[in-house]
Amino acid sequence: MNSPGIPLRERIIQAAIEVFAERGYNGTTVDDIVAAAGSSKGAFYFYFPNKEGLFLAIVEDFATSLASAIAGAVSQASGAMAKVEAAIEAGARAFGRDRALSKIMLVEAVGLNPAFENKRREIYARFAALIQSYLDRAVAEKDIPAIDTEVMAYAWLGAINEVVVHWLESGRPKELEKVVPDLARFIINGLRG
Amino acid sequence: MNSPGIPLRERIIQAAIEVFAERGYNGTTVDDIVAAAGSSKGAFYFYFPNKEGLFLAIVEDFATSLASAIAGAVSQASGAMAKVEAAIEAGARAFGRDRALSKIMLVEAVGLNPAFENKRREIYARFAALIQSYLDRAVAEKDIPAIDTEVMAYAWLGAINEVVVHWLESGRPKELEKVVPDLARFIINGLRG
DNA sequence: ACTGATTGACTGACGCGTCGGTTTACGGTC
DNA sequence: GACCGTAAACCGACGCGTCAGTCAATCAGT
Repeated sequence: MNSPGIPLRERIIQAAIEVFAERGYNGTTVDDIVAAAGSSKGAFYFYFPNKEGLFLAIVEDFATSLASAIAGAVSQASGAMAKVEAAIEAGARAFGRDRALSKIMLVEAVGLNPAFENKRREIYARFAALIQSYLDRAVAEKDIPAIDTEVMAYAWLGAINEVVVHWLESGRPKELEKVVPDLARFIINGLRG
Repeated sequence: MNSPGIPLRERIIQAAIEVFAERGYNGTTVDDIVAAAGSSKGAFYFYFPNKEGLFLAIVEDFATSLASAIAGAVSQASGAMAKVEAAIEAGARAFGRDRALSKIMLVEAVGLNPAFENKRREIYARFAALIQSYLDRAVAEKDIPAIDTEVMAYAWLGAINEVVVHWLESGRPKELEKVVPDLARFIINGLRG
């Protein structure tokens, strides 16, 4: 049961992802995590500074890999519509691949203490800034009317966010990727004058 | 300092709203709340079953008053665009009026234990169902193309949600009501084919 | 036998909810 | 209009469970 071969540190991370997703940050104890990992309290504190450090590491990791997946997909596509669709599709694929991680990222990481909240804000800001840079260019090139691009970037982010959360909670649609065309059209059309 | 005249029960609720908004649900102790209210532990448990009961009452109250404000505004307006704008404006006004309550509703109530999560889901579902009923009618009347109205309702909800959260965190735009036209156009255009 | 990895019993702090008690408000009685 | 009984409103010290984090002991590899 102890999955030999997989290093303990990694096993603890995977176990933590499962448990955090199921019971939330405050609802999971360090004992829960080490029990799920088939390990011990001492080993936990050998590899991680504390519970908060582990959680932050998980969130930060996912954000980084999501950002690079999206950046890669966008750079490959050409044309506004294709780029938006590529971005949403890359996101849907990343969220769809790992429900537990998605839950942690979009639900469990919200509304924790101020330290966590700053981290979350910073991550959202990274994505919002990316979107906003495209919107600003589109406005400059008169592709879309002059709007508050900062606010619209967050509207866009929020739309995707909530669709993923709804999928996590209700399981609809069956495959998250199914929402990509509707969502992409919603966003593209929404920004057109 | 004890604001005589205002009944204690109400004072406790107001104090709780402030403290919950500032420190989050898990970060606030019952002692914090009664200290802020200039009251006592005993009085708290005289009026409320427990911390969870108070929090749920606050959230439920706000959701109810928000729903009726929106329903009222929508019924007064005529025409699709006007109705959407009226709904968003009523929402913006309600969220703009009380930052602390908005923070609790949209940030602090997320990702708590399963009991809270069910309540939040139920409240979101109420609003999503309202939006979806309009979308379904619009689809039936061929005003908008056949789309997944359930998913689109959540996209709409999420867009507004995130814009309000961003306003709470960054203070931009200065007046939340300023986002209404851009947001309404985003949503209306987004749904058009 | 030395070093890094791992264990789990233990501690100390913290916070919810209880409970015995005190004060306040009020209706009835003479 | 002083007196009393009583019930509701209110107080806050404390009990008790929970849980993050520690550390002395043990194990495994070299």
